[in-house]
Amino acid sequence: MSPLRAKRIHFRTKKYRSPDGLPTDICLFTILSIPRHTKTKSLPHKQLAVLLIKRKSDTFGEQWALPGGFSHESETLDECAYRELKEETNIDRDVHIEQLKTYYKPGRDPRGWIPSVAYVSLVHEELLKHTQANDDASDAQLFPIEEAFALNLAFDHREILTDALQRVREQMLQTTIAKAFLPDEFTLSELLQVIETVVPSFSSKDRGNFERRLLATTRRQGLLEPVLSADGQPVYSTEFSNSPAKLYRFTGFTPTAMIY
Amino acid sequence: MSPLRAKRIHFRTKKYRSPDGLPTDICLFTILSIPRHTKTKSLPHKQLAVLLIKRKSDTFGEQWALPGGFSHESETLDECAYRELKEETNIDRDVHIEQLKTYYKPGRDPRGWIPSVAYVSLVHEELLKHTQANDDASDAQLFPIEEAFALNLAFDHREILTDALQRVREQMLQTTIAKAFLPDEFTLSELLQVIETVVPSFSSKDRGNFERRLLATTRRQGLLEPVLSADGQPVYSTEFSNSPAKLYRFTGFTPTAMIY
DNA sequence: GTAATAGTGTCTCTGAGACAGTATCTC
DNA sequence: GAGATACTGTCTCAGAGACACTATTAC
Repeated sequence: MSPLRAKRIHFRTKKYRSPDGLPTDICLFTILSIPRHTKTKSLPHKQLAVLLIKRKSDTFGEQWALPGGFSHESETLDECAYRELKEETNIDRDVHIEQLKTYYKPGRDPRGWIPSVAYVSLVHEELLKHTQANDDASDAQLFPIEEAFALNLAFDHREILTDALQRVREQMLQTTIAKAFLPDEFTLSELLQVIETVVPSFSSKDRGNFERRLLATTRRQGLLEPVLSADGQPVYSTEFSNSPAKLYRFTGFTPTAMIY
Repeated sequence: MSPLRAKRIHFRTKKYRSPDGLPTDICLFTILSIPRHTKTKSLPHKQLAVLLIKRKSDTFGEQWALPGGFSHESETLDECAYRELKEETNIDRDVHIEQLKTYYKPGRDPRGWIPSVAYVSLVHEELLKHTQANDDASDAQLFPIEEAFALNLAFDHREILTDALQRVREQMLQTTIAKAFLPDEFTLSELLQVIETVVPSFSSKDRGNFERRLLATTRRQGLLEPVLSADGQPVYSTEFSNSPAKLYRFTGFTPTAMIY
């Protein structure tokens, strides 16, 4: 028996009752595209959605809950969250996942002293195309956020979801996380749509001015760069419009937002 | 024995090894005032500092560490953090305290599986005047942040401190947490000093333009309001200057900072 | 008058937003 | 030409920042 192990056991038997487990729970957000049946090519409607799983008959009966599971001593919390995310979605690529907050109050889990480390993950819908979440018979399902809030969620998951949504809205305006919902190369209309979908109050009402703000102001110089082909010409997309739209990508530079 | 208790015990013996404790650790920041010996009244120099405690001879020897302690099943994490904060500082008033993040990786604490829920607290130095931290013989001491980073901190507390500082810097520019370091009523120079102390890169170089930005722009209308006396006249302070300076307070309104 | 902070005036250039107009392409 | 998106032009007013200037008070 190693000295380290001896020390641990000494510690455990000494003094404290300790938690009955430390699970991570994940608020996985995605943006669903709903095609509009228009006479010419058009941008789809977009809807912010969250992944929920139906709990097997346990203490919380058949309620919907955030996906998650217990962490192990041998892994970090990030690893646990990512492992759970992969188990639920079969995603194998790296996705945006970030710790939100740890929740505990007496009684939050009727099984005992079980805090929960909540994570927020943002995933492009494309990566969810072939996961259980799209199988109606599955216990996992994507819900538009208003519908999710209408459900009677297990544990304190409504509170977690509320906090997660607030965090994502703040970050959508102050960082470049919009990129989690976009392909590497995107048009300005797509970017604007993502922002408006996550933060309904943003609504710029004017694609033209949005474009100028992003491209013509020195404060934001370098936030976006046009995608160029081998011969230095801008690359256009006609995916959502007959009129070709310039493609952009994020550069990595993020201007600092401040109130003063 | 209640059904709940029975269920818990069933759960505990079933399957999982669980953490050996869930402590909270606190990054308590304050701003120290260092008087300048000038010929007339002047603003003191300000320095951002963090509270550290010297660990008794345990696994980490005599290293400095963030204050903290184990949470109990009967309390929330916020309550635990606040309790620990009070124990270390004897503060009895409400102060700004906010959860930062939960840290765990295998081996972070040689005593076993012990994650740590980190908190950030911002406290006006006035409230620390009569605490252990000002007693040199005490095990608790305030360190200017550069000095704190020069120390070899226990556990992963350097990483926590780094994250905490980054969070405070972001929030200083995007929220009104500056109020945690200010009295209810303050002058614009005091506010500017607080911002510059926490975010050295802010340096506005021009008190005059700072004043106009805060008072004359519609976007920020209502961020600050002048303090008025009973007869509706503005109230002035001569605490830091022979020339009386108007006093302001935060209103509660916070403009939203955004990058788009 | 001097030392320190408090505050104003003015000028220039950037930027935000309203609104209208033109362009592009498919059917 | 209709339908949809993709821009560009123009005008006005707000705001950022540089810089210089005046004001206030104790000593």
